[in-house]
Amino acid sequence: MPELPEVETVRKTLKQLIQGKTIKEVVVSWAKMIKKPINVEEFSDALIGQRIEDVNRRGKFILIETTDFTLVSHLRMEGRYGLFQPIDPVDKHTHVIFYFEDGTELRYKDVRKFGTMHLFKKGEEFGSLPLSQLGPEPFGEDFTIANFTKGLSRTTRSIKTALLDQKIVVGLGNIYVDEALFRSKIHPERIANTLSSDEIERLYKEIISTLSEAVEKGGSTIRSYVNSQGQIGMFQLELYVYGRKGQECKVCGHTLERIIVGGRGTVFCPHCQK
DNA sequence: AGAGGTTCTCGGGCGC
DNA sequence: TGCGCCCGAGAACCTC
Repeated sequence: MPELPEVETVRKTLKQLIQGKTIKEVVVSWAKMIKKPINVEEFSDALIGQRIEDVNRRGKFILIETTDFTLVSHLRMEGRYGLFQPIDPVDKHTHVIFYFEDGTELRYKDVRKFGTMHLFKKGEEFGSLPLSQLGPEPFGEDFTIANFTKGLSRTTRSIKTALLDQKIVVGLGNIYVDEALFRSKIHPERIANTLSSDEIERLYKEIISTLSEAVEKGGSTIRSYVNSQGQIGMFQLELYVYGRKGQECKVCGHTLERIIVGGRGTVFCPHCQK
């Protein structure tokens, strides 16, 4: 499901739903998704009595800030949050429930069970995995052309693989990387350290504009994505290449092709992208 | 049937 | 030879 625009939309909606609430109890029914602490009981006990102070984001991770802790949550492919009443039937793919003192409950569900949660004492979350190795935020001050150029110059991987790595810049996944490359007219298999400064500049701008336009549209709903209030995104209507194999390029009319790059399905226009 | 929006871990290969 | 880094493959799970 989620790349930066979807995660950002979940963050905003989740914050509206849970900020200020105090946790009364936590029940985990799929222990493997709790990566820290290893002991699930310790995880649940630590959160009792904690108030939700804020909901932030770093890359594709959601950071739920409580009185004393930061819960680092990754939705991976299908993770989803929602606020429910006790009488609401519990979906069978619900793996964690946070019960609040006001009687409502935050449920995390995840059909594929790929999502993860790490609980850190406040302030310690950036010092270790999964956050410690992340590159700059695409909308942040330290994502500059100079930084971007330096990052690309150090690798001989394909540009698509380099961008998916989350070390040069965070937030791109399979949808937005294909879109940003199309909009920059760069072939996904180009070797990262062979891009011209012109191409790097185009790519830099298109990464920022593609992601920010997608945030404005509430993300892309491809198959299952909805935000924490159950609403779908609208950016799927703006996609040029992702999921459009065999269809006409919206710019030149050529047939879009699908190849595998770095193990990921990749759609591009053989005429527009060089 | 096999692919799917993600990222961590593992082991092999390379350079110093 | 040893160490460290980089890279690609595989794994984690379920649905259609």
